[in-house]
Amino acid sequence: MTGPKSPDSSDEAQNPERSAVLGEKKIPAAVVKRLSLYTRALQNLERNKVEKVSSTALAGELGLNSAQVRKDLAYFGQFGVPGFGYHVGELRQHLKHILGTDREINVALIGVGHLGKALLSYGGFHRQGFRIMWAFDVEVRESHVGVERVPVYHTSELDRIIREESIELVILTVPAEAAQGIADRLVKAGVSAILNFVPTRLQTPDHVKIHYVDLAIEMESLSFYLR
Amino acid sequence: MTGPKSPDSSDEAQNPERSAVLGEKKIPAAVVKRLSLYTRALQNLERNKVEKVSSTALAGELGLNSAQVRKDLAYFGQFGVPGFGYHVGELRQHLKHILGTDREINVALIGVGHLGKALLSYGGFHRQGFRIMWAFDVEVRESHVGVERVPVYHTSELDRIIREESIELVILTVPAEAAQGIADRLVKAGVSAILNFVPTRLQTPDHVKIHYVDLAIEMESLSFYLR
DNA sequence: GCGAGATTGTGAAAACGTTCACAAATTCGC
DNA sequence: GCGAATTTGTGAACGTTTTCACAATCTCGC
Ligand SMILES: NC(=O)c1ccc[n+]([C@@H]2O[C@H](COP(=O)([O-])OP(=O)(O)OC[C@H]3O[C@@H](n4cnc5c(N)ncnc54)[C@H](O)[C@@H]3O)[C@@H](O)[C@H]2O)c1
Ligand SMILES: NC(=O)c1ccc[n+]([C@@H]2O[C@H](COP(=O)([O-])OP(=O)(O)OC[C@H]3O[C@@H](n4cnc5c(N)ncnc54)[C@H](O)[C@@H]3O)[C@@H](O)[C@H]2O)c1
Repeated sequence: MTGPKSPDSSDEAQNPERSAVLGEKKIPAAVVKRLSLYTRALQNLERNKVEKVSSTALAGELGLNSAQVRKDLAYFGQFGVPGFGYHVGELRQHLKHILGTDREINVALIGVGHLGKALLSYGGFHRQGFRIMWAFDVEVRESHVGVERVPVYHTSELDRIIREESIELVILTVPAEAAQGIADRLVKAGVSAILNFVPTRLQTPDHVKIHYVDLAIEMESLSFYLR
Repeated sequence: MTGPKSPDSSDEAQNPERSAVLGEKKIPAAVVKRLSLYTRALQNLERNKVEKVSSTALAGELGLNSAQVRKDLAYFGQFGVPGFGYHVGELRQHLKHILGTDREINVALIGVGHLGKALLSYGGFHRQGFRIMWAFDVEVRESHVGVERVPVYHTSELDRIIREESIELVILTVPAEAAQGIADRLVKAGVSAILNFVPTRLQTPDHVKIHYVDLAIEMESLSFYLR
């Protein structure tokens, strides 16, 4: 299969979670996830009228190391004040800007089944700036119409609406057989991020970012730890 | 807060995902997750009547490096045949045994709301050996009774039933405010693994394994990659 | 049965991520 | 205002995970 000079050259070795580029620096995926954790912790602090926080306190809240908090933030700038810590509100604004959640993001959900409906009914995403305003299914049933005020469209309209409404992010909750086909259409229509609940590894161009929520794997790996 | 000799000694630095011990070797959490991926890929191969697979083929399927596949498996024994590869069915059985999914595992779900109902209605877990046969809620409503044949009990019965039915794993889909309180009760009743959908870091003893499914964070970090 | 070809299992190297440790900067009580 | 106390930002050390590379092993067609 491969020449003797280059054993295993067919391995593409592209690990699911890789790092992003911002300006010149590479940002590890783990850092981005923690940024999001920090944002939430800061939100809680703000709600409790706490105005300053140290890296040690923030780390403690989340079970992390304080140096890690400082290093993570240092990827993006200098937000702290030596001898004081971080201004809660200010840091939170910075992080929201870095994450891009200081603007509204148009989101569509595809596959209005059990899981899809649960996600549509969840208000939490809206509060974070995600406008999940379009839902699609192959079958527009009675029980679908206007799930929690989100209109359900037939998938034949998918491509048009994605383009017209500049939908950037899609939540995918269709049956496994349909996933790759839908993904191909999404990519063509210009979607560049997918939150995929379907246990299928999707083939997409590099510029499309996919996060997998794989509940079966979470369950199985928990099983491993049951002694 | 800390003595000058030991700066940052209050940092507990316990990273959410740490490794498990099996026998003498430490198994990284990432390895366990991949084991689960391998199992699924093998299942697909078996369905397609494929009887042998090489580490390169398996890796290719999942976008991984072939050496990683071999190293992962090598934690647990020697399952391959040089010059041939792995016997699909045999390897799958080995992995199921390692993961502990070759037996039935009793699972309860707590919080029969939007998300909880979606999970209860999902047949996929059952097929993997997870018996999600008990559901709990503070309110046993009409719409609950017998969601997909799973009886819904009042949370007052939680502790008793967990003990009586030897429930080891719990799926948690309650509101954030209730999460820690429920977690404490679960731990007392003997639960040792929790799949937590609630965006709250749970405080539990070390022997309790928690996996977090944090959809808000998945969405936020996807947002980061939108250019 | 034999030998070319395939593929494993695994040390060693490379890449990556986390933690330590401390100089520099700032705060804040007096 | 001053100085002790605090806390940041960051190089360097450390630890972990991934990838490379290849000897050892087995297959399978002839
Ligand atoms: N429900 C869960 O708890 C759960 C758990 C883990 C994984 N999943 C995964 O999530 C996905 C959805 O699960 P579910 O339980 O909601 O299934 P479901 O069958 O209830 O819903 C799937 C929906 O997708 C629609 N659909 C089918 N083909 C389509 C297409 N080509 N385009 C658009 N819509 C299409 C169906 O009409 C249906 O409404 C599945 O891939 C499943 O494996 C679900
Ligand atoms: N639905 C989603 O798509 C979604 C997305 C991300 C996160 N979550 C998280 O999942 C959790 C559940 O979300 P949901 O949308 O299903 O909420 P929900 O309000 O629909 O359901 C919560 C259920 O928990 C029950 N409950 C309340 N207190 C309880 C207690 N002490 N013990 C047992 N049951 C109790 C309620 O009666 C209700 O049935 C929340 O923490 C939410 O943040 C949900």
